[in-house]
Amino acid sequence: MGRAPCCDKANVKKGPWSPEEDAKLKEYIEKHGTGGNWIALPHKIGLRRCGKSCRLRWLNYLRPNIKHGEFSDDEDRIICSLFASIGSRWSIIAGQLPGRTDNDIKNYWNTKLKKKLMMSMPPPLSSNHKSPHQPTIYPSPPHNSLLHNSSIITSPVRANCSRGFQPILSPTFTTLISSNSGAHDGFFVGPLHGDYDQIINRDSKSSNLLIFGGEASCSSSDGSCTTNHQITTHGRSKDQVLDHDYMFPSGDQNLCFSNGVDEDDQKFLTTTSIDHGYSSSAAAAAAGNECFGGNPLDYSIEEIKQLISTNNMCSNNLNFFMDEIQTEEDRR
DNA sequence: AACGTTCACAACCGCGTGCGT
DNA sequence: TACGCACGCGGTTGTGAACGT
Repeated sequence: MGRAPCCDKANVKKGPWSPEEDAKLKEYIEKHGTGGNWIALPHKIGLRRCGKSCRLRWLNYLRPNIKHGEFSDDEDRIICSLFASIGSRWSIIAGQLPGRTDNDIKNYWNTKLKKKLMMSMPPPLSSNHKSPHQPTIYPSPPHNSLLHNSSIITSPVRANCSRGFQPILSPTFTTLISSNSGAHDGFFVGPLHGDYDQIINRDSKSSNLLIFGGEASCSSSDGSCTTNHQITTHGRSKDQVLDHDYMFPSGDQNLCFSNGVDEDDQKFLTTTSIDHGYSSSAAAAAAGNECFGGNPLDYSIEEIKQLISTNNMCSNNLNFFMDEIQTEEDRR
């Protein structure tokens, strides 16, 4: 048994509203309000419209102070950030944007903002079809990117160096960041909580580390996860990781490079990065496959959400990382 | 100029929820 | 407590304009 219709479908007009209908509805509501009953309202006015249709027309178009036209950059940012936090709760997002309706925002997201966001993601600086010793570099979002956040872009590696710690860098990585300032700004070494001392006290072989980002890959709901998984490798203890340099920063778009990846490593990297919460595109990039070369609209909602939220996570990670460094300095 | 395709926006539809009886 | 009704929301569809061939 189906749901009872809210109105007599046969006797209601559908499709675009005429100026006359708009005027009738607007005039009535401005004089009398909705009366708390949308279903009865069209009958009172003499409109052959469904009550729901009247409500929608009023809320999305006729209501005073409705803002039409281009969305500002600030509005873009608010939408992106809220979408990352709460998903497609358009009415809640609309609540934060005076004059905008949920329908407006939804349409804007689906037709423009999603594309704009995805297009702002940078392509890899070098091809993934590379020789084993030619790293693939994924830079940070450009400074005009929607995702750009200056607090992310400050490199913890650089901060680390400037504070007198031994940098956790492979020769390859050092070369990369010194020869490509754009990439330098974008690299992110996740917080190394717990293993930090061990890493900075390692000898030069510490360059051969597999480093994952921090909380972005944390699946613990109470945030109490450890970060041991951040330094790991396939079947070897972290002290035995000598063969390759892998760096996994905390977000897809910051995925740095993989160097000398063989077939086993590809499998491992793909599996591991998925296990640690990276999207399939990150995993693909980790394994040296195409990452941002496809149609940006092919990204799923979840991947887009992750993409946005990961940047926030990066920011959190960075703060956490900097706090760790400060604490360490204070302790000494 | 005509036609086909794409895009943007408005409107519709169905479901979940809350409230009154 | 159960039920019915209206509202609000989010996904989907329809339509006209813009653009490309």
